Amino acid sequence: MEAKKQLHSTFSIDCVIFGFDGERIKVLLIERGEEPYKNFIAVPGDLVEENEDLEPAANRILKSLTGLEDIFMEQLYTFGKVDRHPLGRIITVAYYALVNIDTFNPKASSFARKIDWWAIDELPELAFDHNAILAKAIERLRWMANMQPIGLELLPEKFTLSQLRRLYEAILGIELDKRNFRRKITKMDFLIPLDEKQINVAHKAARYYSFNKEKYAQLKEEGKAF
Amino acid sequence: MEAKKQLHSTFSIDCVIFGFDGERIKVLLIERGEEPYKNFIAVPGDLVEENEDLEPAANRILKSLTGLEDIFMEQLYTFGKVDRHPLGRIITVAYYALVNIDTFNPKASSFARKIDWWAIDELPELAFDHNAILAKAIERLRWMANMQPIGLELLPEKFTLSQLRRLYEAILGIELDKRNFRRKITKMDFLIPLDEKQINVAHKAARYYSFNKEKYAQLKEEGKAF
DNA sequence: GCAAAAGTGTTGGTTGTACACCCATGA
DNA sequence: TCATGGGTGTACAACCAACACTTTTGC
Repeated sequence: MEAKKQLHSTFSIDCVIFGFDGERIKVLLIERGEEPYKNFIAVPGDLVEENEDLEPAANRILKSLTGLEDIFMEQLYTFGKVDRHPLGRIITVAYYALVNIDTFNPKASSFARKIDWWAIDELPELAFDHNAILAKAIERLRWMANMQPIGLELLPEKFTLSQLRRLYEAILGIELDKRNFRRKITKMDFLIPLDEKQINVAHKAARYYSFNKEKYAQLKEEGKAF
Repeated sequence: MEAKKQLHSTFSIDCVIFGFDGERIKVLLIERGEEPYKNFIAVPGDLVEENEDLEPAANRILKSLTGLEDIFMEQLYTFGKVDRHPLGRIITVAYYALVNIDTFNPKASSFARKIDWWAIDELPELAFDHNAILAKAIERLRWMANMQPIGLELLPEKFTLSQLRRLYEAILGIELDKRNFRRKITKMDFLIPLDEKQINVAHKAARYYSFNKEKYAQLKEEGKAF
């Protein structure tokens, strides 16, 4: 088979893109417009070009779907089972990215017929081994949230402490005590309280915060937080 | 060039094998017998065969050098810079393994002229991007030691608490308080004190311990320890 | 008897956790 | 005035870090 020959021993990138809608962690998935797995939902990905490094390939995919650049993205894991792709031996290097869900509208692209946000606890059956890829990505996200500050990439510029708490709760899948959370997170000193409050809310208006990016980056380096 | 064509767009495994000699963390490196980088020191690795999954490939390499099977091994990271290999586009999936240094003698193999243990703080300049691979592996090892029990794979069946402490010190690159270490590690409950002590030592004989493997595995799952 | 490593407790500070009420706002 | 989520303090337990001396053994 021609396609089979051409695809023999090559590799692709898959890109798990996480967002947070204020309540749940979501992931951006496409509906495949082509065989194999036509019409299946899948993690967006593409073959890596001959002269393309891996990170740029991952960024290319991210940009083609979201228009976003310079986004947090990190290598996740490489999946290489011999039979994972029906057209030949294709190993895939999975990346994951964190994006602010409000800053763009996903757009279909060459390899995607439809594109949508899916809550990570209501995933359909996916193409290829993509359920395994997503499981690994979610596990990594949880791990990260335990070890480092998280949120800069997932929240808007200004956010309330409750939003941040709900983010942690959504990632970790547990409830957090409001008072203890506030104490802990404010003591870590990477939040800047703003002189600005919510308006038009039917309750006491919450203060907005933003991230101190230097401090945030520094804590991320060190690991250990949370 | 024929070789270039044949190697176009394929992938390899590299296998960082850590051991502990009682004092320092060491890593098993080969001297390459072939071009490219002939005579350079390198992390052992090989191309992945057409019908070979990644883990089996990593195990094959480990076994050919050490004779060992069923050893702790985990995927580390995938390195895929376009120009990382002079003969073509070869991305490499790095694994790392932990072995007990006393249970075997490394043996040269098809791809290795010489093979030796190197202390991780006295590494030479390595072939390809292998210094970066090792740096990542050491970083991962440190991270692991902070989050999980470690040692089962690196120590002999029976060991003293001082040996275990020196292992942690070697990995983390810091000194640990003897009393606090004992308290902490024994409270975690994955050690079994044996009715056996050192003999022929010019000081008070230390008790031997062994690992409770179920408990150890369970704590490893959970993460969080240490 | 001396050198070398084993083994052992206490204290003070810090951190984590559980828990309940009043406040500001829009409807 | 009611419903909603914002904001606040305390007490107890667990954990962490610092620290020095006695014991056993071979030489």
